[in-house]
This record gives sequence, C-alpha cells and structure tokens, in this order.
Amino acid sequence: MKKGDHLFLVDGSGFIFRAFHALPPLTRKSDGLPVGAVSGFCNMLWKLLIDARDTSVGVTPTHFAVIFDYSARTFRKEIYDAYKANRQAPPEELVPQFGLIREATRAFNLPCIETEGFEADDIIATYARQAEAAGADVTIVSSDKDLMQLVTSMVHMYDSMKDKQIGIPDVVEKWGVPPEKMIDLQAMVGDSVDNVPGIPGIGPKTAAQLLEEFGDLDQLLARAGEIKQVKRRENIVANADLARLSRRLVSLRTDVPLDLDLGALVLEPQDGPKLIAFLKAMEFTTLTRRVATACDCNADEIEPAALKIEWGEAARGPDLDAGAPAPADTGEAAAEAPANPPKTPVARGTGAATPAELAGSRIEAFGRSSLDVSRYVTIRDVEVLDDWIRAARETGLVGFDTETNSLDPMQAELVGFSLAIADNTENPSGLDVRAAYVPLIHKTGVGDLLGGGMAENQIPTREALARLKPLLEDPSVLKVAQNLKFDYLVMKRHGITVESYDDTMLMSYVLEAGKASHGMDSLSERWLNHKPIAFKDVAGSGKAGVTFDYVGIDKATAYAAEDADVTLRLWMVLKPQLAAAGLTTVYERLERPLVSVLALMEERGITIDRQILSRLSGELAQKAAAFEDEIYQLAGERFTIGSPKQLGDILFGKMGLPGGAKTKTGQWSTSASVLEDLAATGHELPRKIVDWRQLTKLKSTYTDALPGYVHPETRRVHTSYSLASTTTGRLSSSEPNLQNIPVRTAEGRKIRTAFISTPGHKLVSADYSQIELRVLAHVADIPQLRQAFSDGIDIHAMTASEMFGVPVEGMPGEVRRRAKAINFGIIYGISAFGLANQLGIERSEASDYIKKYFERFPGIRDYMESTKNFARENGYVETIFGRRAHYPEIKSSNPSVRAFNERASINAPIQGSAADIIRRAMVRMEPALGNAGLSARMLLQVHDELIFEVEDEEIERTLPVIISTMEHAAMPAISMKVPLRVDARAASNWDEAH
DNA sequence: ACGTACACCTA
DNA sequence: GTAGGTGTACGTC
Repeated sequence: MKKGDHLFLVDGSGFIFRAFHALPPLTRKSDGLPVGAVSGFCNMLWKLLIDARDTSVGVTPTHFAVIFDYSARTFRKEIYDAYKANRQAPPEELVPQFGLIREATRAFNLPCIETEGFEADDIIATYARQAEAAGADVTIVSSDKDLMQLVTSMVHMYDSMKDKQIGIPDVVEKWGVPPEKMIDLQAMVGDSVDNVPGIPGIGPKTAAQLLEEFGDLDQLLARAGEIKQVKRRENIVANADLARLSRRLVSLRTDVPLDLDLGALVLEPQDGPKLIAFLKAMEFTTLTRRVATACDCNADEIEPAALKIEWGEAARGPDLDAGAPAPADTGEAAAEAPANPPKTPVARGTGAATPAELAGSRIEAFGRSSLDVSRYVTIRDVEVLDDWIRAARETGLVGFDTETNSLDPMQAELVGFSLAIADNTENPSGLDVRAAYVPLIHKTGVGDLLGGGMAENQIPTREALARLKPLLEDPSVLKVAQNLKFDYLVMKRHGITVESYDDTMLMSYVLEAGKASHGMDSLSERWLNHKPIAFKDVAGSGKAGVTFDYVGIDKATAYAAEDADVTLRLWMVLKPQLAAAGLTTVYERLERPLVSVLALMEERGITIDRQILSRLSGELAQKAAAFEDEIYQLAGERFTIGSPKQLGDILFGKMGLPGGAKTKTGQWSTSASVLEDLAATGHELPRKIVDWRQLTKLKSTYTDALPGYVHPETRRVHTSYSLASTTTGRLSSSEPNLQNIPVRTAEGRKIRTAFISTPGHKLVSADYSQIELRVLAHVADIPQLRQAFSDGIDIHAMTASEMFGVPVEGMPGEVRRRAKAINFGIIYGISAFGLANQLGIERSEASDYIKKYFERFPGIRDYMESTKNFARENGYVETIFGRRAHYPEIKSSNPSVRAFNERASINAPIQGSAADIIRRAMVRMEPALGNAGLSARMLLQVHDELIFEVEDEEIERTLPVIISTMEHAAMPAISMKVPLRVDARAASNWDEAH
C-alpha cells in the first residue's frame, strides 16, 4: 500500500447491528429462514460499493475489508471479567444470520476478517494505523464512538446510513475533545452498555471540560486535589484505578496479529454471477435485479447458490404462524436507498459485456431507430389511464412530461401530461416505445374575447392526478423526464412529490458540458437522428402564438407524446454512457439530488420590500436626471446617453478626446475603464457618464425590475436556477437573476436592504471564505498556501510577502492589492495582458510579476501546465469530484481562441470544484437541518454563499449546523488538504446579513 | 418580434 | 485573465 491508496474498513458487526434493527423482525425467506439482517447488510454493502466505485477520482477505494467480531471472549475479558457482561445473547433469529453475512461478504468478493481474542475495533485500529504509516488514506465505515479515537487527518469515519463524514472537527464538535483525547474521555465517562466502569458522576461534558483544563487523564489524576467541586474531587480520587482500568478497556489495540497484510486487501472487481447466485439463494429479488443490471448479467440464467445454512421446519419460530409472514422482498425493499430506481428492464438481454459496449450498442441502435408517431394515443377516460399506469408499474420505468400554459413553473397551470412506456416484453432491446397524452384543460376556440369553453372528453384534473399520484410517488418506478425541475415544481404545486427519477438533460450535462447543448431538441437530433415537432409549429409564436391549453388536442398529442417518447429513448442512450464514462457518481451525487433541493428553494422564494425599492427608484431617478442636465451642458447638445455609439461620437468626434480601446466591431469603446482614464486626464464629462450609468443601471435592472417578479399569490420573488447552463458546474439564476444583486458600492448595497425576512425570522447568510484559492492550494498542493490557510493567515498578504519580500506586519495596502490581483489572475488562468489591464501597469511589468510568482510558487506553474496538457489530450478537464468540463477548441489553430480555451481549462477545475463543494453542501443541508430538528429554510445560492430564512429562536442552534455542513461538504469523497472556512451572520435583511 | 453589441452587475 | 444574466440601443426580419 502506498500514498494515494484509499483503504475502506467496514465495521461489519456494526453493520449487522444496524441492519438488524432497521428492518422488520419477521423478514424471512420462503423456507422460514430469517434473513432481515442479511438483506440489510447486503443492501448497505452494495450501496457503499456503488457510491464509492463510479468516480474516477477522489474517494474510490483501492483496498477494502469487512471486519467482524470473532467471539465474546477477548483480551478485555481477561483484564476485566465484567466487561460486556451485561450484554444479552443475540436474538434467536439473528443467530443463523451471522454465518450468512460472512458468506455474503465473500459473495461480494471482499476480504472477511476476524481474529480470535480481539474485537473488530482492534483489527480496524491495527489496519488503520498500518495504512496511515504507509501514507494511504483510510475510511472507517462506522459511526461507533469507540472508533473515534482513530480519527486523524488521514483517517476518517463515514456513517453510511446518514451519509455523514466524521473527521477531526466532527469529533471535537460531538465530544468536545479531539480524537487523541477520546480514550481518556471514554475512560472517565465509562460505558454502561459494555460495562466499562468509568468514574461515577462524570459525563461527557464534564470529562471534556476536565481534559481541557488538565490536558489528559494522568495529569488529572495526579492533580485531582485542585478540583474545587468536593463531590467530583472525591469521586475522581476514589476511582482513579477504575479510570485507569477503563482506559485499558477502551484503548484499541494496534498490534493485532493479522493473517492478511494490507496488500491482500486490494479491492477486486465484483464477480457478478457469484454474487447473483448468492442473492438469488437468499431470495432478494430487488437487489438481484439491481446487481444484474449493474453487471449486465442475465439473472435468469444463474442458478441460486447452495447455502451452507438450512432452516428446517422444526426451527421455525412460533411467530411465523401467528400472522402473515412478510415476503423476503418486502423487508429488503425497506432497506433500500430511497432515490434508487430499482428496475432497469431494458438494460438486459443485449449481450453487452461492459458498460462501454452497452453504451456503444445503444447509441448505434437508437441512432437508427425511428419513432412510431402513429402509435401515440390520446387518453380521455380513467380506465385507459389506469391501464397505462399499470403498464408503467409493471415495467418500472416511464417517460414523463407535463404540458402547461406558462414557462414559469410557479405560475403554470397543468394543461396535460404525457407518458411513455418501453415495451420490452416483445423487443428486449427496448426500442419499442409507446406514448400517450392526457389532455386535462384544453379549451375550444382560439381564446379570444369570446373565450371558448372547455374541450370535451377530458378527464377532470383532480381525478387524473389522483390516479397519477401513486405512480409518480412510487419509489420503485423510475420516472424519466427532460429538465425535470420544471415538471417537479408543477407537480409539487398540485400536491405530488415525484420520487425516483432521472433527468436526461442532467445526464447530457454530465457527459458533455461545454461540448454540446442539452435541450431536448438538440439531444434528439444528436442521439436519435430525429427532429421533434417544434413548439412554435403547434402553438405558433409571437402575436399569433397561443398557450398550450388553446392548442387542439390532436396536435397537442402529437407534440406532447413525442416529448415523452423522445425523453425515454434519450434515457436509454444516455444512461449506459454515464456508467461507461465513470460519471454515474457525478450524476447521482452532484446533479440529480439538486433537482428537488432547487425546486424547494425556488418554491420558497424570498420576500422583497417593494416600498424600499420604490423609494430607491425615485432617488435614483432624481440623481440621474441631475446628471443628465450636466451631461447635456457639457456636451453642448442633447443625445441618448445610453447609446455607446452616440456617446462615442460626442466624446471622440465632437469633443476630440483621445480614444482608448476599440470594441470588436471597431467602435471606440466607451467602457468604464476608458472613461475613468479620460476622467483622470481632467475631463469632467466622462466621470459624469460613469456615474450616470451606475445610477441608471441600478434603477432599470434592480429597483424597477425586481417588483415585477413578485408572485401574485406568494408575494415573494421566485428565481429560477439552471442546473445545466454553465461549463464548470456552477448554477445560474434568472428571472430574476438573484446572483448578481449589487454589493460593491454603498449605493448598490441599498438594494440588498430590500431583501428581507418574514416577521419572527432572520435571513442568515453563510459564505465560504476564499474557497477557490483553497481549492487551488489543494489541487496544486502548494505548501505555502496550505500553511497559510491552516494558520488562518491573510492569504493575499502572504502572497505579497513571498513575492516582494515585504513583511506582513505594516504592509502597504497597494502591495497587498497587487498580490490579490495576481491571486485572482491565477485562478482565471493568468495572462500578462489581463493582469496589466487589471492593475493599470505595463504588460512587461505584469509579465515580470507572473515570472516572479511562478518562481516562488513553482507548483502553480506545474499545475497549470499539467492541466493544459490534460485538456489537450482529453478535450476536457476534471474537478476533484470527477465532473468534466469540455473545451473542444483547445487545439484551435487560432492562437487567441486557443489561449482562451487554455485559460478556461485552468479555471474550470478550480471554479468547478468549488461549485461541486457547495452543491454537496446543498444536498446535505435539508437533511442536516431536519435531523437537528431545525426549521431553517434554504432560499438562495450565490456561488459561494447560501441564504436561509431562520426563526428567531432557532438562529443560535442553526448557525453551527449550516457552518458544519458547508465546511465538511467535500468529505468523505475528498479530504481537503486545506480547511474550508465559512462565515455566517443573521440579520433582518440581506445587506446586514452578508 | 427577434438577435446582437455593449455595458455592467455578481462570484 | 474565469463563470454567468439583464437592460438598452439598434439592427434585421
């Protein structure tokens, strides 16, 4: 084992315990063998392997072992006879499962490890320390506090049930002491379950406080006389020996003799048939199906394994006859991860051996297939609708699309919906798709003044939705949509929360960000060789355009059913490509879960105070008008100040001022920087233009426009986030864009005061400090940067000090400003031209700075070079989580196009990794708040900042949850080499909270 | 009515 | 120097 390797150590006994208690006790195989714990264990292990496997970078385990307790008789029992004496015998139905679980582990092709006389924890400790010494990272899959003493910067724990990483800060947060003091803390506190005595009257809080004061247990025992509280002092003095004994009991041994050395723990590929044979023997149908899909095996052709453990009639528990026994599959389903679509019927029967082959054959097959428009049907009564829904349930897969009368999902009314089903019983390659449209509120007539009544023979919306709801909310049926967030919101507003879904737009985004667009029409042309009917061909456009409820039902069916059909076909083409490219984890962890999170945020919206905006607008109008008068005076005529062309004529023509830069159309530029330069040479007019522009910009874009976005019913502003419109993985916000609300100038900041909390609440703003520079320090592994961030030093001052040899103390502001510009320049893929522009210095001087910078930080130059080379070789770059950003023009023969692509590909891993981190934080935020019993509502995201609305009384408890979730968001996939820092504040408006 | 250029707001 | 979105002017259809 070596540096860069990653060892996963699964606490098998802990897994069994949790699996047993998480599942209904009566889960049995058809012959009565209880298998609930086995089922839970297999599901948890499978999920862990899948979650960890698919990414090409980061957390991928290279070594893996599942560790079990051997027997109750351990060395601790020798030390202390009462150890674990309280422990009851395992429940009767668990006994036969221990052996099965070991068999299961071997069926997964994983080392199954136990050593006589030692507990699983000791084996884990031994392996963890050995791996750490070899320079490898370790993840201990357990949430047991007894293992927390092992946590270091290299060794983390991972609670797979809660998907929660436990690192040093989490231990400190939970117990009040760092991991290395956990032994002393446990020794003092004791453990009633394991019968570790501890010191009476000392709990975790007191123990942490005493350790803080005295350093460690030995010091405490030696100086116990100093403790003021009489009772506490007496307890400690009287029980000093018990505390020392307890310490021996809770200290994990790191010298357990091991049969297998680290090298033998190398993670082997799954043996599909072997695993399936075991799972079939256990009658775990859902997991069997899922594994078969992942391995592309045909489970029907595999014989169930012969089990070593049989369960005879005589051994049946009496409870089995008492009530109806639950089928084995029911218990298994209860342990499934909620968002995991269990059925992928069309994935089988193709004979493809690898994901890449499957992807290739799908592309080929679907590129040739044609859509059978004649089979599209209009559903006009519930009986037929029920038939379709039943078919969807049987297939476990359905294409879904909504039709509405507005592009704004917060305003849209549901006009109809369509379903597409893959009929794979006749055609195993899954090409046979049938689709239907269900019109709900189509009108007759053209919607003019005469109105036009409701068209006939439509299912009442209420009735149709009552039928549809169980399907959309059924976790065992996978719903496939294009840009699902829209449909998700529309359905949510109709009381339906879609569960188990895939989004073809997001799949395309993960596969091809930067290379191609992800709209349905272009996806269809690209992958299906089919041009779908254009919306404007059914609904018209412009003045002649109508909303979809005024489209005739026949035309609507052709359009809408086709959308569902195309979506389902796209899914079949794109899904295997994710696996083939190793991008499933990116899609499942960074994209798909954000659909519901963002939908929720958009639905919540944020309150704006229109009075404040209206007052500001008036002030801005007055000030702008005053400038206009002065501008006309100075220009000697009236003109359209907002027209760069007219302004250029005045400045550079009539007034004869020297022109600076040119725009790309050859006009003289009138940009702020040009005008600033002119102002500096003593001209009055340019300065006034700049000021006028600022005022009118604020007025038109913000104070005048924002009130128009207030929702008539909610009275709040609901932005729309786009998940798939940037190359790097950032979100974007529009209608209105709430990611560019002014903050830089005092005048602009006033607009932020109009974003307010509802009564009894505050807005909380939490933002990452310097996240992109921290990511840079991590990916380029720059010692000085890592050190500075670890020490909490001003990073720009440090840079300046390194470069110019100026001490940080008393550094002139200008020196720091230059270093700051350079740091930003680095992130943007620095060029001498750009840096010179930014700093207002000569290109040659900027060039010298860059040279100097690279001398001081050679690792940055290396990073940039290797990133560019990677981009040239692969056509894309990757974030630390494996997200790809494509730059197909990086080899352009045009030097400026090429240089631009090089800078962008240097920037993308940095910007994109930061974007991935906050995405992970957002995905975890809702459950984190929920688990903490907090009602805080996440409202907005602004790239490195999250804004929440929090009840006044909950603010104090909420801030640490938000901060911790954000700071630990990279883990466990990535252990950052620099800490992430988050600042958070609460106030009644966004300006003060920020 | 729609598209492009320019300018300018954010991280 | 990176990544976005929007308003205005002004061109084309």
